[in-house]
Amino acid sequence: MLRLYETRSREVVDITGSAGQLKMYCCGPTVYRDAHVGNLRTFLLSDLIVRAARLSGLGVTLVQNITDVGHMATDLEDKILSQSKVEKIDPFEIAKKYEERFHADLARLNILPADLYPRASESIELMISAIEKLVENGSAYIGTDGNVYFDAQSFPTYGAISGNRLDALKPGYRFEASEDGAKRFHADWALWKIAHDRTQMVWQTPWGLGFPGWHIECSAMSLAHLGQSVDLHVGGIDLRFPHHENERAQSNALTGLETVTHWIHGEHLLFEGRKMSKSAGNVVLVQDIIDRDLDPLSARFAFLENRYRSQMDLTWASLKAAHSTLKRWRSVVAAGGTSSAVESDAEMEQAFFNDLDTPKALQRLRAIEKDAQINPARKRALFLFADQVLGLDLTRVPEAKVLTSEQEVLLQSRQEARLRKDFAESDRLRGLLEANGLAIHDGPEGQSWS
RNA sequence: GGUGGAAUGGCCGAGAGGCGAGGCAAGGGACUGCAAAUCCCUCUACACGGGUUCAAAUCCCGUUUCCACCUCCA
Repeated sequence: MLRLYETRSREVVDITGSAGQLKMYCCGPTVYRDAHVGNLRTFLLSDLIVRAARLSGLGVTLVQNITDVGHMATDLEDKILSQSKVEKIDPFEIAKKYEERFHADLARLNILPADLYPRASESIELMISAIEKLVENGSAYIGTDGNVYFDAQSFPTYGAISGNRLDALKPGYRFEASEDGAKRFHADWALWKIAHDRTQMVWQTPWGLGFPGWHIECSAMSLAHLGQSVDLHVGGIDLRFPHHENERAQSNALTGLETVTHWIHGEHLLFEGRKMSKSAGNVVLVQDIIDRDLDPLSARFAFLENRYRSQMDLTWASLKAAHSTLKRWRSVVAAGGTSSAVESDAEMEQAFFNDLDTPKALQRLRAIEKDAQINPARKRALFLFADQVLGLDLTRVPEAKVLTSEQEVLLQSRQEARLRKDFAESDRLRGLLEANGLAIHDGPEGQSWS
């Protein structure tokens, strides 16, 4: 049985689902720019949970939202609208563009698609009716500025996920000036904001023309698509507060139930010692990895070498190491034939189920790789078993490179030089070929390249 | 100030009371005309101070340092 660390109870708990089914929600991207590999680490977490849960025999339904409206950078400045100004194209085009690129990046990291990707902009009615219900039942109110706010103090267990207490939250910290005084309490948050001068991405509601707050979208979409009971809610550690705390308050106030059974959070990725962020200037995109001639799955491999709930420091050195191990393992798998037979391994299975102990599973694979007692076909079957969860595409056979005519000429001349034992010329040509992107190997049967 | 974590060799990183994970880098060797690749070998650590124990990197107390969150964040 799969076991995971649960944030609210701070314990490793059994993941049982109900009636053999697991309902999962993973907070998705705000589509105003490319996802960097740090963002993708979180989506990899949900992918690992899905894969491990399926291995444990559960059926999984995964819903991941696309935030294409309502995510404020500062008050009244929507991230997508500001990017739309930068790129000088329609905000919905911005959202569409980056949503497509998000899906492409997921595919490059072998992250299985969710069952449903609801868009915030297409869920406005769900949010409006959720907000109406919250106002009706006294969980929300209309502030003096016309915005609708959630009343944090009306929700008794606020803070259960993050450990923050309402009375300990620093009042006034990064307080938005325009909201000053409009809210009853500093920790209240906006469910719906009045448009004022804003003309794009606004909707008509009972409270006037406006747009939704960020937190309400996940409550509205998860309740609509997964129902009143969600087994697992996954996201990055930074969403623990305030996003998930607020979401829990909203959802529970709507359903009268503990809507989400387990909250699961992935830790942050650091790059060369610092949190990956635009302001630190250390953002790495999947494309950057590809541009350095590394397999994008090297990033996946590097992530798997660390437990999901420890901060990890990614470096180019670790990506290069991952890349070469990946190549070596693919040749181990290829050497084992072409069978798709899978042999399960208790030790690896235990590692996966024990709170996604992927480092241990990789260690076990390294031991299998070295074990002379295991024949190549069995090695292949064991690696294929692991790959169901690891998703490293270990059966991939390297594509044969197509030689340019220039490369063919160089190879031919080198072969002739070698027959003449003209090693100076042979070495010169090797240098040219390497500059040309071909690695040359000389063996007993002559030269080969890759 | 509140909250959640972390500290292991040149570097990255598992391990959670008892035979020194593994990887990368480096050095040596085999192979090679020379390389590359591959294979073999070598190097060996648990932040600090106390305590518990036959036995502590691992448990307890304290200290120091670092990271993250506290209303933009994966």
